[in-house]
Amino acid sequence: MVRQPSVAAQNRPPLTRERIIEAALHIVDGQGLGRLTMRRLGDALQVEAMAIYHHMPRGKEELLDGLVSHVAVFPARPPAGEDWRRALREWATAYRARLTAHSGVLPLVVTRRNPAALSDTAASLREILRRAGLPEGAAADGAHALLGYVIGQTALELRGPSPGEPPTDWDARFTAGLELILTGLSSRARRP
Amino acid sequence: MVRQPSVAAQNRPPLTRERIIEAALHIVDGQGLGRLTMRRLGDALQVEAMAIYHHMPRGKEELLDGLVSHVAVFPARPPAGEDWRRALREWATAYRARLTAHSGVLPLVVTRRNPAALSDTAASLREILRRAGLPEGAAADGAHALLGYVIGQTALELRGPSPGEPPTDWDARFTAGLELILTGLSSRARRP
DNA sequence: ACCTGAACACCGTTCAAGT
DNA sequence: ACCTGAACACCGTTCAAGT
Repeated sequence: MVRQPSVAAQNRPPLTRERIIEAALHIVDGQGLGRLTMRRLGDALQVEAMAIYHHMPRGKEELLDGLVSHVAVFPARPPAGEDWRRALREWATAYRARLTAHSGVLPLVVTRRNPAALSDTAASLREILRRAGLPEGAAADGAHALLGYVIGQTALELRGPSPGEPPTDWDARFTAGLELILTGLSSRARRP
Repeated sequence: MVRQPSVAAQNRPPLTRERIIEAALHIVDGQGLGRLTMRRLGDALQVEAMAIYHHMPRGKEELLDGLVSHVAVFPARPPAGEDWRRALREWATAYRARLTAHSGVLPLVVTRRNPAALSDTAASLREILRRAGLPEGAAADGAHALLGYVIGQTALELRGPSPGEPPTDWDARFTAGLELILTGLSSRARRP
């Protein structure tokens, strides 16, 4: 038999950063963050684990940062008309849904020293508040308050139910807390 | 020479859950969560790593849960007089300081499915809001909004500065966001 | 009852080698 | 340029054995 070791390599799509991150997200979503290992990721991509390092020289650190960027970059769309509160509500609801859908990545979003991944999202919120009439500093503070609330509240929700307490309607609770912040923001806006 | 292998064992304090958790917290505070291993923890306690399992049958899982309880259980003190806002401000400031002092544990606080660790804290906030005149449901929602905000905002802060932006006054930003929520809560209280 | 030490089945990563 | 495979220095945990 003539050895043709490159057949398998030719019949599969080339390894790219994007394919690697997608495969990693699939593992985390399906099996949890703890089961994401370089060896398992290599298996999923039909490649030796070490091949990943060729596309991500910083190794697993770079992989986890990539997951955070992939999930957490989520800018808000500016309001079509004047209703900035509605635009913020829609963003908050959609962002929470995204974080919930990739709950295994949330620990990384909260934890990793990867500020760039959130600064685009924060900037989009700041701009909406600025146009609503808040002074520059108050708009920046408000943007981070919203971001911190959504991330923190979603993390609390995903921690699971407290055994002694009645089951919580987390949708309602999330909305109620969000309205607290929006009320506070309204009192500081030019167009409340 | 007569073998006396128990000399070292007799000259050291007995291993307890509390000593184990304190030693673990010391490692996490000093070297980071990533360097907390059972073997290193054993070294710090002058004991084989396997001895820890005798006090914590669930192993590292139980150890991490213990760290969360040790750091995150932090009930608010009720106001001496009528000023419930001040009581909440003091709690939020102190809780943020505690989380910042043990920043390596924050990922665990946010992440671990260990709801009991936060339910005492949430209950203390709920009680303050209830006495301030909020209806039962609104008090529970408000308590979780405060908790989610403090944890989320502190996590954002500890992620580090965004490279492009001017340096942030996180103290001022934290206070500003907190006041947004307090404003919202005041509009729903009997005694605003 | 409490602790030890060897062993097992994993990790992430380096490095020389292959094509 | 891209991938492989062996090797290294670690992990958490099981288990039989010691005192």
